[in-house]
Amino acid sequence: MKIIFAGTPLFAVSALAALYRKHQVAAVLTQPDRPAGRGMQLAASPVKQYALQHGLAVLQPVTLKSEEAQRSIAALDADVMVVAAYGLILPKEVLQLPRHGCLNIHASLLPRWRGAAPIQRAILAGDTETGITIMQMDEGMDTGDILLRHTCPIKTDDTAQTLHDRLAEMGASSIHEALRLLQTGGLVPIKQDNSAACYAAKLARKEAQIDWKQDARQIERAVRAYNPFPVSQTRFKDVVIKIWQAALCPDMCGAPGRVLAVDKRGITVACGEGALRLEVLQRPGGKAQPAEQFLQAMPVDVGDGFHAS
RNA sequence: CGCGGGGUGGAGCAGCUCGGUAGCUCGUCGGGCUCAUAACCCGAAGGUCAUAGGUUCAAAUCCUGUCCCCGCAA
Repeated sequence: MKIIFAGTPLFAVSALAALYRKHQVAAVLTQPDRPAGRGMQLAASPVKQYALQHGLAVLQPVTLKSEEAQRSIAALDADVMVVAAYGLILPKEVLQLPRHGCLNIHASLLPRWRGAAPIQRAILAGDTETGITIMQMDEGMDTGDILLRHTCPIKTDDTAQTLHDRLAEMGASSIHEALRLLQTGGLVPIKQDNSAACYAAKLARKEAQIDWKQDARQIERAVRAYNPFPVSQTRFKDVVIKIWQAALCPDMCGAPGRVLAVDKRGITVACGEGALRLEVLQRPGGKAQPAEQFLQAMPVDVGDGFHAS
């Protein structure tokens, strides 16, 4: 099939790679290069980098609402457009351009977790399973008809990183399967149950601030949901400490934020309910390191306090 | 040129302001204690102080260039 691919972050790259092997990718849409990272240099999106490495045509319109952008998409005369975490609104005109419309790869079991950060929100909410949904895009935000769904368990030690990696693979195989079914007419659209919908708001940096008054179980989920971005953080002796990994210690308790125990395995901190053992931490200017090494650089004693920043 | 921190035995850090003997914690190796140990005691090995120049009688330390790592901000 002749495909247009639209995507931006790493999540979309595995899908593009899978399609590239079996189909004709007429062009790749991705967000314009933006100043990013240290030094604010213009940076190409992961999808753009992949496309360039494989000699695919790249389009980076600022918006798809312009006639100019729509003309260039129309000129490609594609059978279908595959969209994965693209980040731009697709107006009705664009949705209708490809013969089979636009299919979206979404990293949740729709209608649950429509929106920008489905992977992280699922972990944060304590969901025990999530998955990939392939849907026929319409004008709403992840409201289109469901074409295909595959579920995936969320393990108790899954971080946004590990779950992302698994879902990216699953997304790639799912879209591949969906296109095969599309060609044989085997796809049956199913309307979403809007009453079961919920939204996965984009992650804000400030939510990563640990509130020690919360239940340890909630904080532990947050640590996993915010790893590797934006990373849960707290304040200790006037410096910001990032927490990359922590384990529940349900049998311990104390004043929220108070250090209850310190040993090679970690720093145990009391929460509103239960306690959390901080196992991998990072201080400003340094790399993430296991508690044992962290403690050599920054001594922590029982009774010390961690605070919200 | 967005702002800032950093690169010191295998790991994590101190020393740099005020140049002058390479220091700490951990690990490793050897020995001891112990029923035993990730605990404790004694001893040892291991570093061109990221890199290239410069200043100096003398540079980890001061100056300049380069490479790499990290935080903030986007």
